[in-house]
This record gives sequence, structure tokens and C-alpha cells, in this order.
Amino acid sequence: MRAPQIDADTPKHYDAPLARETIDLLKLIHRRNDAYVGFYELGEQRSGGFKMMGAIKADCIESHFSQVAERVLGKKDVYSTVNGYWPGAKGNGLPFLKWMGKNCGFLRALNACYVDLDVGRTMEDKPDFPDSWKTWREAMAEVGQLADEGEIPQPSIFARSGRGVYVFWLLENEKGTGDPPPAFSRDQRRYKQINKAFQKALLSLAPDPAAKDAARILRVPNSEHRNGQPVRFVVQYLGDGKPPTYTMTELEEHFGMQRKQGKARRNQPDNGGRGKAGHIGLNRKRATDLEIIAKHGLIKKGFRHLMLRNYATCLFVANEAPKEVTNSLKRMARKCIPPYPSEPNDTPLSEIVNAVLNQNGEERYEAGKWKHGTVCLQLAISHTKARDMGLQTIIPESLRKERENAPTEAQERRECRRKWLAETISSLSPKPPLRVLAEMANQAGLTCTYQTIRRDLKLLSADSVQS
DNA sequence: ATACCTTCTGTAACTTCACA
DNA sequence: TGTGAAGTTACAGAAGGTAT
Repeated sequence: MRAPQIDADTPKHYDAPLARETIDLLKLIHRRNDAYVGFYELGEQRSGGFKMMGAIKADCIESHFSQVAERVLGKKDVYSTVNGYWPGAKGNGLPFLKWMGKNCGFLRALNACYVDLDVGRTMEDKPDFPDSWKTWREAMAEVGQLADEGEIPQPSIFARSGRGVYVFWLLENEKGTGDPPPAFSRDQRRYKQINKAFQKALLSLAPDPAAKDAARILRVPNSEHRNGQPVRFVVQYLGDGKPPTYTMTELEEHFGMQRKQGKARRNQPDNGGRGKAGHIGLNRKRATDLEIIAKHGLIKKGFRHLMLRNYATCLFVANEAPKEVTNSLKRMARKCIPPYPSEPNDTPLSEIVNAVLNQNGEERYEAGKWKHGTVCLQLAISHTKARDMGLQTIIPESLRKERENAPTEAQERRECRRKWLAETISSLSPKPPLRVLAEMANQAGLTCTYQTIRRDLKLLSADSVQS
């Protein structure tokens, strides 16, 4: 077994083979090079909370584990982050940090889903939870059995946490690069749901219901529980000599989880939010809208040059290749009324493309600041016209307001349910009990519980008193 | 970009009531 | 006094919105 690479002047007061194994395990979990793994220890008093030992950049674990090794290997109550963190702008790129923010806002990579099985308890510890009296060996065997039966995906890593058991399922992104997925807030939501599904599937093994968040820290491999028991990780190598990895979609599909499609959030990057991705998304939409507008013959003399330039800018910002920008611009020019160019002094299309391609960042930023409402006025796109054409973003102010104020899915569902309820109770006397009404609503396809029916009835009666 | 707030709904435990 | 049905309440969690 190779010894870990450590600084020559670092005193070696820890077990080298153990360090080697710990480094390998940490590297297996923390695969995104620019994300950080944080190490924490409990203060003298248990109530003292967690104290930061430091954080290591994932691709520097090999060279910098020595910075924490002495305080981790064989030591009691030391923890590390399951997932990878962004260290803040100041620390970004440094191999080792003394301090790093630890909350879900700083997460960068979702390395692994996990469950924490609170087994290994005694009858005296947990008299009401017989499941928790199982030993760690029994728990691991039962998890393995469930995986073999296909109830849960095969775990990537089992770990004896000193008393109970951790089980990990390594994650990979949807791109197939093998890196873990990013940790945007929507991904963190999915992550929690998947961890919850694992808990549900392992309900007979006393899963800790609180341990499902992405910001969690768990005991470091080869450290010790405060009871003196070692923390040992075991990787499950399958047929190809690697532990299994999963995309979040695969895990969601395994558990039959349906992704909720709520009303899109304003700040989602692909929906015109801030940042580079937001610009790309917005300009894609703008380009699509301009294509629709051109198809309807609304780009007329006087605004052709302006709109063609706008269109080229959109395509360019949306990362289209220069050749594609030129081709698309030619297609759009043919749809103008009359087709562009039509006069001898009309700027050639190639010049429009070049002007856009040669803009510097600031000029491009300024060029992108055109107002959708103004364009609608210029091209005579009315509220109804914009709606009928199915435009997404180049729409008059009035339509934007209307869309902003449109009811959410939940509001629409509620209105529908209340209407049904008002009609139903007016035809029934006496009023059926809440639970019966809820059952009737469910049969009518209006899924809800009796508490919801109760609230609806309360509001309906308040409305009738007012009117 | 983020934390914080509001709204909506479900879960679960509780209270109230009628009736034997 | 026990039982079950019905109503009430607290709280959690997710979605969505907003202020900074």
C-alpha cells in the first residue's frame, strides 16, 4: 500500500495506511475538482457545536489531507461534508482553507445521496423503537438484501458510523462526464426528495428523518465515534470494478417520483434570471419570438435593419456560431417586408453580422437593453396579437402584467374546487360531513383532504356573509 | 443572489359530541 | 365511562414572491 504524499516537514503522528484509505475514500466521494470538502470537530462540550478544522479543494485532497490527518484519523467526533462547497470568491482556487461557509447556499456539487440508519441502540436507549435495536451488521445485511431484490438501487458505499450505519449512493451529472451534479437550489430540492425516498424504502431500519439535507456533515472515514468504536467505510465494487453512480433522474425514476412542474421561478437561470445563463435564456427566447414575428410579416420597412441587428445580437449572445448567425439572419431578411436589403444604400447583412460580432462586452450589454414594449410599439404588436402568436417575451407591457398576475396552478385548482364545493353543498341537505365531502371531491378528480374542504367551506361562508 | 416572507396544503394529534 | 365520528388546531414543507 502506498503511503500518502505528505509534506516532508510534517510530523507523521498518524497511521499511513489508514490515511491512504481515507484519502481514497474522500477522493471517491468528492469528485468535482473545484469543490471543497470541509472538516469539523465537536467542541469540548457536546453543546459547544461544530468547530471548523479546515477545508480542502477536492483535487488537492491527496496533497493536503496531511493538514487535518492528525486531528481526524482515529480521533473522536470528527465530521466532514458529504457534498462539495464553493469557498466564496476569496478562497476560490486555494488548496486549503482555514474557514469556509457551511450552509446550503455555498454548496457547489452534490456528491452522494445518503441515509443515516440509527441502529445499534439498546432497549434502554430507545424503548419505543425496536427497529433501532438491530445491530449495524444486521442493518447492512438488510440494506444489501433490499438492493439485491431491487427495492433500492445498489448502494455505492456502506459505512459503519460507530453505532449505526451510513449508506451512500454516489451521484453523477446528466452529461455523463462522471462529475457529480451541480447544487443549484432546484437540484437541492430534488436531492432532499430522493433522500426522503431512500428513508421511506429503509423505514424498517430506523432512518434518521432529519438527515436528508445537502449541507449535512457525517463522520469521517477512519475516525472514531465518541463511544470508541471505529468509523469504517466499505465501497461496493460491482461488475466493472467501480462503485455504482446514479443521476438524480435515475433515482427519481427508480422511486417513481414525478418532478413537479410548478410555475417557473423568475430567477431560474434558464428563465431570464441573472447571470450569464439568464442572458442566454432570455436571448434565445427573444430570437424565437423575432422569428415568429418575421413569419407573420410584421418586420416592415423602417425597422428591418434595427430588428435584424437585434436578432443577430440575440443569436450571438445565445452562443450561436458566427456561421449560424449569418445563415439565420439571411432567412430572417427574406421574411422582411419587403425582403432585406431592397435599397442600394441598405447596409449589407454581412456588415450587420460583423458589427455585432465585433462589439465589446459593454457595447453588447448596451445593445441588449432594448425594451420589449418599445419593440411591440414599433412593430404594431398588440396585446391580442402577441397572445395569438404565442410570443414568450417580446410582448406589450399589458400582456406582461396579465401574465404576471395570472393565477398559479394551486390557485386555479383551488378556484375549481371551491366552485365544485359551492354547487355540491347547495344541492345536498343536510351538509355531508367533511370526510365524506373530501371523498366526493376526490372522486370528482379534485384531490384534497377534509381539512382543505373545511377551509374552503369557511371561506365560502365568509364570502356569502359579505355578499 | 440571497434570505426571508406568504400562501397553500397535508399530517397528525387533539377536542368535542352523541350514543350506548 | 368507553367508543367512534366529526370537527379543530398546530405545525411542517413546498412553492412562489419580494426586499435588499
